[in-house]
Amino acid sequence: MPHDLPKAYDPSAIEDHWAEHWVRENLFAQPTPSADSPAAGEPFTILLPPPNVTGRLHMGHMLNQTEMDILTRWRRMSGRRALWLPGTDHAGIATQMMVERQLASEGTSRQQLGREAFVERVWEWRREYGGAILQQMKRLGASVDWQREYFTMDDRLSIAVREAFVKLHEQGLIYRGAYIVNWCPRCQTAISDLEVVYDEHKGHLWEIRYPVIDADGKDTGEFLTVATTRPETMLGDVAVAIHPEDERYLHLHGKQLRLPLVGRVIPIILDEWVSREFGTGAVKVTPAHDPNDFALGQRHNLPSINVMDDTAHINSEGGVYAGMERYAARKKIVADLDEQGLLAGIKDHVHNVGHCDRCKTVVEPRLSMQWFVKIQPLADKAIEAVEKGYIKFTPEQYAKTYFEWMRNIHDWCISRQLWWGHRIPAWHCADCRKVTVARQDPEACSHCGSAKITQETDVLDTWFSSGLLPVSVFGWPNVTAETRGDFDAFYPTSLLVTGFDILFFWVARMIMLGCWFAADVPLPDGRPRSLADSVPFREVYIHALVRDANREKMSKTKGNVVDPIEIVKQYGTDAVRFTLASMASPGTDIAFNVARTEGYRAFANKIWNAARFLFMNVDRAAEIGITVDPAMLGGMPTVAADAPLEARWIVAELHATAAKVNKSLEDYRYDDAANTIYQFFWGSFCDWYLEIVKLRLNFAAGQQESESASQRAALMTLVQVFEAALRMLSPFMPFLTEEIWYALYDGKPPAKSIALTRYPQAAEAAIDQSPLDQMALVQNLVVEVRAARKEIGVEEKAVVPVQVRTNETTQSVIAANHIIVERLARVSEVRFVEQIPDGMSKHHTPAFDVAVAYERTVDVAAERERLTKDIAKYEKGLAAAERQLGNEGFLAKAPAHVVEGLKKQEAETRLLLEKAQAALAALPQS
RNA sequence: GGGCGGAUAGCUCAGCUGGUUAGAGCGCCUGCCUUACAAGCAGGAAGUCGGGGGUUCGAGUCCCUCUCUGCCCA
Repeated sequence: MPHDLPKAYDPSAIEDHWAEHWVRENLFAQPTPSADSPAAGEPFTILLPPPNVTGRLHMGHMLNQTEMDILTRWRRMSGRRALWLPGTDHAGIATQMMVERQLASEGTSRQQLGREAFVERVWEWRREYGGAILQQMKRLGASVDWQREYFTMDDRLSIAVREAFVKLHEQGLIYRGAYIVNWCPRCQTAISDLEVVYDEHKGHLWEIRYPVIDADGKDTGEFLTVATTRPETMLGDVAVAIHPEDERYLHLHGKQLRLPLVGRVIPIILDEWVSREFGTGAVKVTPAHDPNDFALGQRHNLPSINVMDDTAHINSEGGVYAGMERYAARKKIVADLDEQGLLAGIKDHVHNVGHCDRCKTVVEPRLSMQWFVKIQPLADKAIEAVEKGYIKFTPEQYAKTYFEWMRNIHDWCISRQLWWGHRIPAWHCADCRKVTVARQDPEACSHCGSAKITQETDVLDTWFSSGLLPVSVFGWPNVTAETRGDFDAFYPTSLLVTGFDILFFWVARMIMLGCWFAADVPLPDGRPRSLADSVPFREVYIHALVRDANREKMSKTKGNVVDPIEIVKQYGTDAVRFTLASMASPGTDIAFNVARTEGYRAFANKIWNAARFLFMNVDRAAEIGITVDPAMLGGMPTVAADAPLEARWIVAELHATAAKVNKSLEDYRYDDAANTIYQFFWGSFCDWYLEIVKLRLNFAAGQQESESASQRAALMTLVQVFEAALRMLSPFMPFLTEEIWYALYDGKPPAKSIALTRYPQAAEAAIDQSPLDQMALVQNLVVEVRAARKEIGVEEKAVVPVQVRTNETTQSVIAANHIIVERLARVSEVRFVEQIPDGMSKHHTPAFDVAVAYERTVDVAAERERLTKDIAKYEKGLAAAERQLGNEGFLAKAPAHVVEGLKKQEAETRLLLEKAQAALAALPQS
């Protein structure tokens, strides 16, 4: 028997082995249903929000994956056809940057390599390093279908991207236009609003005097002073705006200004957008370099003058400043203005500056030609899907955030000036200048037939492809009678689990694109697909952020990043998973504290040792021919009506626990589920049941038949309950439970993994109240005796008699279970008495009074203190109860069970109070 | 500036549609190496539920207000 487990649990000794085993055996593969193997069971489909292919696993990932894994394992064990799809996205900017850095270290560049060779180089990089984060997932035991791993640049998924683009174009929802975009001068590409991160920055507010001129173009000698945080952009100013009702400037309405340093004549325009309080109340307008100014320019039909190139150097529009880097230009311009007496002031000013999410370069708003998706029609559907409840958010409040964003959505800039990504399937004609968008690479312009066409060099935003994943991973757009098995079986997916920080990145885009494109795929029976069935997922679970132990956000700059892999090495995967699960209360951030993980490692060790105890007994039993039939395991244990109390109790507890855990998981209450299991395993099973069952397991040769029968029954219940509890814990602690489960079956288990067995389901009838009540009574007695022993200083090892005063019913329960009390409280005899003599230290409970008989003088002072405290507590409780019971409104309006409950409590408290008072009075004076 | 949260034991957090005297883990104090486990066992101390007001027979829970604090968006 391989039952000789080491004394302490060492996760590192077993985890690698099982992680590899699960992958190698393809345990979690979910095949495409076919005529031969039709779909069985209701599907549970979940898509991994794709991490960047360049990524490394962080705590956020681990939380996200732990939650998904718990749910997926639980659903799978509950009979659902579970499919969890893993994959990565190609992360346009991040990956390109990574490879460019590599090239730079080799003394070359992508420009030297050329586009084709560069892209090939990125693929090489991806083949070599791109699997890192998925390798980490494998190590952590994520129960995904590795055969279905996706990558957004795969041919299959690229076809979907192309189809989506062409279709949107055909529907008139894609356009190209000159718009102000967030431009990263380092990455040399436009980035989306969401890729810009704002940092508070100490800057200045420069006040510049713009000369007012008259109708003849002559200086009037007056100045209009504008305030700006970015003086260098003045080279591109086309107007100055003031509030139409600003009394300071009423006389300037209709006047013109001469732009300093440049000499251009620009108008003063009136716009209510201008804040009179900010700066001087006059704002320079540079449509090509500021989003607000761009909007102003549109409203007032102003030209846009771009004064910078794509590397943020001043271009030829900037006259003498041409060629200067933006900050160098700023310095020079400020100096020049000062010299000319046009600098009215410099004030310190704190403002938010946008940085590129990837490289942290300060973003330059820039006017450029980009591709956009006209998003409103897609957003409308996406809003409806959530409004009508076709997609449910947990926690619900996130639906509000979603609506807020969706209802104020801007057209989506989908072009990126990168080489790594899905190249936009549009061709520009050199002859007619028109654009051809096509599913197949065209030979000629579709408008004029010219062969002089060249493909657009921009690629699509990465999220254009990741947003399509829910449809594309199941084969869309290739959904024909022959190929639609996956789509029919798994779409819509059941759930998306993700962090709120990417609510807009993935959740919103998947909903928009999913609703839009899936609508065209008829249902399996040929009926058109409604919006309800077009959604990419039925539910969204948003989890919180993992912070450090001090609730600080983890960040590389702060240096407080906790590497999950490091923690896993120290404490084991199971302990880290359990930590995350037990703190994953919906809507609350997790302050990750290793002290907690240490506690759950102890929990794992506890279970490990419970297993050792079990095996020790199984082995001893086997020596005298008592064995446990493995066929009796795997279900929910039941117990004979005449079985000992602890057996009936632990079985009822197990059923109650299973009911609670299932309910909690149903509600995404990972914390409740984890804590319930913890409490069962440690608080009930180990602390009480194991200690009691030791009384029943006394395997010695030459026993009576009846004796060995009861021992066999006790052993059976012990093993059955433990085995079921292991299955219950398995989604939370897959490694530990797998190891012990295999050992339990002597290495010959009925399935390839505990993860493929059935999850414990409660039988209503098995949650029998009577053993629960009786056991609670016995437990109370044990606890009171233990406390009383401590108070009067009985040595730990001493075995002493106790006196109990109680009613007949309680007495019979205690009498029937006296050996439990004797064993657990080190009692030699439970003696029932009419009255406990004065002079003994008595403990009172509503059900019984108890005193420990011990030749030790009672510590009168300590006893008086204890009783005084008790009395105060009872008096307070009694007063509260009486106040309520004396209230007619309460008696008249409160529900009967509340009133009854309070009356009973009042009576009990009164009794306890009287007893305590009597005991206090009986104490010797002094 | 707009929006959304949070404030409960020393720490981190539960507390469902208001209902009996507010819970857990960790930490802390005391005593135990009791033959599964010292990563353990047993016992114990510890909270006027951020302040104020209101609704109600009854408020940690609902409403108003103030203070502090976090996040998202502009």
